[in-house]
Amino acid sequence: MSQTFNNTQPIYLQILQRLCRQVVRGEIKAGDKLPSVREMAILSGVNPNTVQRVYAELERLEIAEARRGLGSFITEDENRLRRLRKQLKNEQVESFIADMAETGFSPEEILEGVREKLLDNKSGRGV
Amino acid sequence: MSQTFNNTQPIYLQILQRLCRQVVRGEIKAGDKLPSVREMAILSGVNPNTVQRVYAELERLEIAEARRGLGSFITEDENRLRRLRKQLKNEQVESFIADMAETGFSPEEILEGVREKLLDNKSGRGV
Amino acid sequence: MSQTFNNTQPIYLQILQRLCRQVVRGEIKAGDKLPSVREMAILSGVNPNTVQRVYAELERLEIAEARRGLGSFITEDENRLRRLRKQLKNEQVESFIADMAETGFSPEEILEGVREKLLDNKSGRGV
Amino acid sequence: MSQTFNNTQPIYLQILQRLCRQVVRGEIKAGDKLPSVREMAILSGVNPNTVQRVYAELERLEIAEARRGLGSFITEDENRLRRLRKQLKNEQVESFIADMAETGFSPEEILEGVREKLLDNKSGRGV
DNA sequence: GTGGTCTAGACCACC
DNA sequence: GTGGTCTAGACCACG
Repeated sequence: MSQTFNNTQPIYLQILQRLCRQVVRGEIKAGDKLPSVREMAILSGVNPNTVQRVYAELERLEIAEARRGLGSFITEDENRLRRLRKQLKNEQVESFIADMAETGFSPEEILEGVREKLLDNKSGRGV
Repeated sequence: MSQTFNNTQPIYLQILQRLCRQVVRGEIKAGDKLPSVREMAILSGVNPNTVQRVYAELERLEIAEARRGLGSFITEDENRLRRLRKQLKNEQVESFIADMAETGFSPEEILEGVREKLLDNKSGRGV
Repeated sequence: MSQTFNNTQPIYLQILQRLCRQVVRGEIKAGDKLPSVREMAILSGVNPNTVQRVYAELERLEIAEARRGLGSFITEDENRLRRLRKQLKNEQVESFIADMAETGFSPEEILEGVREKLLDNKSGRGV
Repeated sequence: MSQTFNNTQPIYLQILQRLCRQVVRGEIKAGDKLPSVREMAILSGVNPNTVQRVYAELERLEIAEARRGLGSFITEDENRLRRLRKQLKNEQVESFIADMAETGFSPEEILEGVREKLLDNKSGRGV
């Protein structure tokens, strides 16, 4: 199942983000084995070097660790994964609010805009 | 005053965004003349080619227009600028919510996260 | 002038270490431009990708920063470079002492061993 | 009790080093029998192949010898073990000083750095 | 010209 | 089999 990637962001970052999100959503759990570099390369329709880079980055972020000859594994430290969730939430909210403020929207406008859009989505699904 | 730019996004996009925001915030008004390409290049500490690209993009977005021999001017169509404001707001909110949902946060968590961060900022400034 | 590298450590780490040491020794100064990736690749007799990796690591360590279209530059923050010097000193001393202690040498033996070897070197040169 | 190993150095070298140190510290004595390859593999939480390699290396260094049907034994030559101690000390001190000099530290700085760190450790333990 | 990303294919040590 | 490093060569956007 080869994947499609958008062109504005490096592929390795897109795969990294996808994996982080799967971890945060609980689809990948503490201690889980990741597909081998070569497997993941085929799954993603990408060169093994690119996957290698992703896994190295995951290790640097202390989200995964490589065990030689065995494979790459999500850290067993569940606290680390909980921190990752908070961290991603915080980063995304922070950068969104900074952007909105930069563009000249007041805190009230920001909050209201988010609330409206969430309601839209809900009713959109409901109907 | 030469500026600093981050490396993850093209400089021309950063300048473009800055100009859009100045327009939306009302710092630059309908009909205003923009600095010449050369002036803006010096102001921003950037290559004239880069500014040229920004102005071309502003024109494509119908936010500014070049008048031969006179320079570049923000459109006089105030409705266009009001639409720009709504459009930027909508785009930013939409992509933020999509990202948060993708990462596995519930609508409640999203709204609450935004509310908290806005309060943080307010009290932070207050102190 | 192509270089020789030892086999026990990755080439990119050897180049990284060499550059760090040149910075610490003051042979490369704050704000200096590094050779371009391609130049350095030729200088070092190594593939450009390998140099790229070194420069990326230098950036992650906040020792250098890349400016698009211009080249890579040592940070202008001299404090950062002073901290680098202390950091390298500390790391090397710490890991040495930990190793020696692990091998069963007493603090007195360690200090004495270092002193003797330093005197040896000095008289060795003097003679 | 399975062990943890770092990833930067081969596991077999880490085990080898650990055994050398136990010998030098006198925890393992001349003539002592080493655990069988299988026992050691289980003790260390490691593949028997890896232990095999360690024992072969110990034999090459004339620190241990395999006796067919009986197992592996530390050499009974106590002089050999004393020489091993000196050799390890010498190697470690030498490479440390060479590294520090390479990084641009003067002999005085090196000695002082070691002295300080040793005092730190002592007071650290004392508190 | 510059840095950055990606592919294809190779080799290595380790388990 | 695994992860990790390296080369050769390509392409891209940016300045």
